[in-house]
Amino acid sequence: MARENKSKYAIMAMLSMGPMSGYDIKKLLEERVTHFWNESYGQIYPILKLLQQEGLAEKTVERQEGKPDRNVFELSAEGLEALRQWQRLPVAKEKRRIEIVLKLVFGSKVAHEDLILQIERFRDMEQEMLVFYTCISEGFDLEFAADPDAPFKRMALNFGLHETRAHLAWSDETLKMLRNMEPSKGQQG
Amino acid sequence: MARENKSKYAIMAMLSMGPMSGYDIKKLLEERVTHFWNESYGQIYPILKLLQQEGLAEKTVERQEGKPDRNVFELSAEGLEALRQWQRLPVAKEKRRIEIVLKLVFGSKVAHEDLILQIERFRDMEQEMLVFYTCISEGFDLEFAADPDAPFKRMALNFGLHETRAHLAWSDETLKMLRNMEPSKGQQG
DNA sequence: ACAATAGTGTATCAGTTAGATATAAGGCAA
DNA sequence: TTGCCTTATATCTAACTGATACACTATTGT
Repeated sequence: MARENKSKYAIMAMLSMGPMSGYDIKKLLEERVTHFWNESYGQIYPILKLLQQEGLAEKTVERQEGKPDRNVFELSAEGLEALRQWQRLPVAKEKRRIEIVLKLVFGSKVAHEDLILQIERFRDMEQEMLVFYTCISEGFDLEFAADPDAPFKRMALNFGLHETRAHLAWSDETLKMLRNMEPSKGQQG
Repeated sequence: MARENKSKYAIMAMLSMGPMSGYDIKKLLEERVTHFWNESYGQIYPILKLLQQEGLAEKTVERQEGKPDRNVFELSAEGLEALRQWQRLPVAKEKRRIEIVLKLVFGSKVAHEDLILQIERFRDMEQEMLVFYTCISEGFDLEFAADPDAPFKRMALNFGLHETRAHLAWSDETLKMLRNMEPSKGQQG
């Protein structure tokens, strides 16, 4: 079976929000979407070229003074249709690499206090994420009042909120478990 | 800065549980660990060779009758020490590609009922996961009574349980939101 | 009896993805 | 005036996935 190339559809999804350059796509991803999707330049530029060749997007060169020209891409009618087709395909279970859990599963081989430190760092990062999401959430209705995508952006945000709260609850539970274990059992050997 | 090669440490982590072959590693990952870590043969076999060359693991050939020989690898003292060093390194925020959310963010461009169908499928998969985790959880104390890694396996399991419950709550919430939206607003155009 | 399917085991390939860097010009700050 | 940030396009290598090849055994179906 043909391989998927999810990057292609991710980039088309970005273009569905409006015409933009490779640079715009990267910036938008980093600023707003990083927590559930990311793409590298190594994917973005070749794929934009490909989309153009396949007639799924159209390129316009915007000249600028003092700055490099912008290659702006706009999703074509065929592009939007292809995106819609892809939208209907069933989603497979996400494959993940959760490093914090991997570092935990050989916990009997490493120093107890190192494990606790790792979980504490994880919890702190998730706490920051919660603050971040909560800030966006509070300003949401004002910022996106006129945006037809607002309800869908809200759903994406909620995904982050639910997961982050789950991670925080897990961190607290796990720290409690680690602190209740006799340290001797967790020592190197 | 040098790239990470997380696969290398993941494979060492597997070997920390006991000597095993590439085939064993793959099977163990698929049966027990898939939901938070995975490796392909394309990584496993070359890395096992590399670990041997670097003195981090030792290879023993086990002859078998009627079956292919097994190349069994055992983590060396240096290997365990390298693994411990890696364990102490801080974990970066996980990079993810959550396809279901990507398919939702251009929701205003696609048919409403397709979105609902996607979320329902997602919810059903997570429901299955919850049943799976719950089964393991219930038989846990009996199965791993003598295992010194039991508490750490329990923590990994809890991670899955927390996330899965969060996903289910989000699915229900999102379905409710989608069903409350006027279908006309979600139509193609 | 014979075919199809599944298991054990090692190994590699092509396509996909991540992360870093090259290039080049302008602005801005120490 | 050196150094860093921003805008913008582009490419390269290393890492990684998913599929497949090979070879032999074991089980199940008809």
